[in-house]
Amino acid sequence: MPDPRTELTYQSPFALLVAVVLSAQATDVSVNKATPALFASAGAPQTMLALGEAGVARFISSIGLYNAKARNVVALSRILIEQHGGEVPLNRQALQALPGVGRKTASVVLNELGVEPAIAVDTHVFRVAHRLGLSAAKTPDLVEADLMRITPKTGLTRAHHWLILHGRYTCVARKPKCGSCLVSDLCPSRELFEGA
DNA sequence: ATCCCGAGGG
DNA sequence: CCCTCTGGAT
Repeated sequence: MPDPRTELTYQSPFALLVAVVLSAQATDVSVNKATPALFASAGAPQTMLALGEAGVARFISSIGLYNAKARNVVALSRILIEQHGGEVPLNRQALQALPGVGRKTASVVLNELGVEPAIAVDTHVFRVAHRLGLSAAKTPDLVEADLMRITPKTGLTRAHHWLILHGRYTCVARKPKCGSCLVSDLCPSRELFEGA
């Protein structure tokens, strides 16, 4: 049960896809602030397309990178209509062919909709994997490969969710809360932050 | 000044 | 590989 104050909320696959696209380099809180009004006006690809770039931009102007995101959301809506019967395609290749949708966004959507377990390496997962010594890889794709290799297949979705939440609430970027961390005993980075 | 469930273009 | 897009929170 996601907390609407801190995690993305959505009521359809289309809304999920759009919300995740909007969440790039933006907090879920800021996305959740803008999306209710947006989806009230345009909850489906057809209405989103009709709203147009300027219309979408007005709803999301409080989110970072809003011009590019408005352009992508409208373009993506058009492709859903013209190529996918107005539905969100449930495979990685088609998702990543959409403007504004890269590997990370596709992974979140596929994982969230229960299509395929995946570890989406966002800024939180990347940071936590490095601090815990689970990966030293320099790119998200390589960190993902390391995590996929060391995580039991049946635990991918749960591992992904834990990494995100741990990074967001405990192993935060600036002042990680090592004192309340469940795995600090296993963490090679703890000493870096002690006393801070 | 840094960070936030990144992606696309040069 | 780098740069840009971008506002709000801390």
